[in-house]
Amino acid sequence: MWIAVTPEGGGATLRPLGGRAGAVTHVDDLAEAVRDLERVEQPRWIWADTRAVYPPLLARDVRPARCHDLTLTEALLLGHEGRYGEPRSAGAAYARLRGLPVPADETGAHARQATLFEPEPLPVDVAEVYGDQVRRIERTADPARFRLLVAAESAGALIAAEMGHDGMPWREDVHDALLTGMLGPRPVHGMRPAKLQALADQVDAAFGTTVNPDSPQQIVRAFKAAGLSVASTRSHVLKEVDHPAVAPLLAYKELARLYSFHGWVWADQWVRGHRFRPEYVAGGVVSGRWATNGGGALQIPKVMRQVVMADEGWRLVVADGAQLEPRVLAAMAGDGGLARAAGEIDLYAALAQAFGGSRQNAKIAMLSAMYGGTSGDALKLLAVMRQRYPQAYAFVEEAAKAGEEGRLVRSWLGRTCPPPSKHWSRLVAGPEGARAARDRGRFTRNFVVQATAAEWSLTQMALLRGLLPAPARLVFFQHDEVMVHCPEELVGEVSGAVGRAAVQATRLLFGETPVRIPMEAVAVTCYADAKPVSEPEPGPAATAIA
DNA sequence: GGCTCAGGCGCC
DNA sequence: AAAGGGCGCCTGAGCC
Repeated sequence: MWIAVTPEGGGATLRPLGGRAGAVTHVDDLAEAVRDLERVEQPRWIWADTRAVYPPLLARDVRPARCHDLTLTEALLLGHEGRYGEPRSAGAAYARLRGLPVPADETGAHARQATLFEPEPLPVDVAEVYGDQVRRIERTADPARFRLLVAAESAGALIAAEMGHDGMPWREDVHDALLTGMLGPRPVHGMRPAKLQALADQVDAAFGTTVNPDSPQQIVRAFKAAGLSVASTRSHVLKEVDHPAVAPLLAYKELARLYSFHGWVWADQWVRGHRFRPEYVAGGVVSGRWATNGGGALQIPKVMRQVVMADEGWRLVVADGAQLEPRVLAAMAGDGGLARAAGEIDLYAALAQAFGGSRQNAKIAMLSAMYGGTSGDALKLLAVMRQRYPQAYAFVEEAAKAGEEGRLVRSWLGRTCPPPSKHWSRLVAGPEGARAARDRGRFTRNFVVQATAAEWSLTQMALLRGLLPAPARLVFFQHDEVMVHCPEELVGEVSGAVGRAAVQATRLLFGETPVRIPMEAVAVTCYADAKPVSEPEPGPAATAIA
């Protein structure tokens, strides 16, 4: 059952589609109508834009199982059709169908504000746009996969809205104590925290003059006056410099970042009622990864994890896709040898065995193949990789070659990379052409792996959402890592659901394959205690395996 | 005062 | 330990 939804004020027009297509109905209360129908069955709700339609439903705790997001789907289709950059909104899609003037996409915070307060409905026939999209999906390279991509992307939009609404547990008191311990007490407006000021004073004393430590230009000039030439003020560059200002400067930079990015002002804006509520943007990155719009949820420093604590009597169940990208490559490339290695819990150790080398070298070879690295021993190790896993090697080489030639590449499910810019096309014909070509080759080489890893993660999370027992909630998602907040007594059930969702996601994407993508959950009270299991340190145990 | 850009660095 | 690609977002600085 599919139902096309056109919101009108607080109500909506509902139009059932498909085999049991029925009469168009009007409801005065969309949230109530969705709640009622979800009790009977789980229709796929078709609507223009989850980001606009879903929040009012969430506000009344109405959470549909499935939807089809016209805007996200339009973006995927335009990309696949080589029409990247054309306006992707449902309104634009409808205008194109009807030969009307196509409205530009509304982007940026200002445009969103405007749409929030002016619920003027765009003239969109949801059912008509949906029908068009279904036809275009059938014309893609692999419609079955593309349908899965659309379902996962739309589920992602639901989850992104829910996570923003529910928020990640965040202890304001622990956060304040952490900041106070590292920086000193919260300063009055316009002042530096005491410990930052002390470090700034030390920098001044070391240079014998006043320098703004936040200004790279001033720092370079100060070193120059001291007879030292520094290429930049990046920390790894400064570490090599022998000067008394270096130590306090490095300490300052680290603390200043904490203060300005995740300090008290940040908390005032993004944390309320023991919850951190960022705005996630599903499909915000060309590779299909999520982005955030404010709050910096995907860049929280690890030191801040101690602030993320489960409610009393609840736990955080944390899991990430272990060695996800090489496993995804093994499955995509259909390389039997690599797929067998990817059937092991520690893929790199298995690789090392096949290589007859160290685990570390095996990892370098693998990463260099996926990312186009050439530094250090990479080239030598790549030659081994090419010999042992010719199909996997050829797969990423072909992606790189396509990029260098200006062609498009696609993920496993059909997400398509952006075409080269006009600037690139000019550049590639000029004297720096070889370099521009290589750069794009690295991008497309990485795209096929990163984008497929992103769609595996999205699929896994969508399946997990469907398996979670109430009142467990997904509260955090970071590229290949998920966090569920649940009552202590549900930890076992939730952990099991995480693993089952991973197995199902692998089957859905890749069918029968020896590749395993393990996702082991750990239950903790505090996020800082969730040691990632994906990267075993090359300690005695790992060495013994290798 | 608002805009854009670069430098820098956090996460995967 | 790092490399590679992908991002967001702070500050300073230059410009209008």
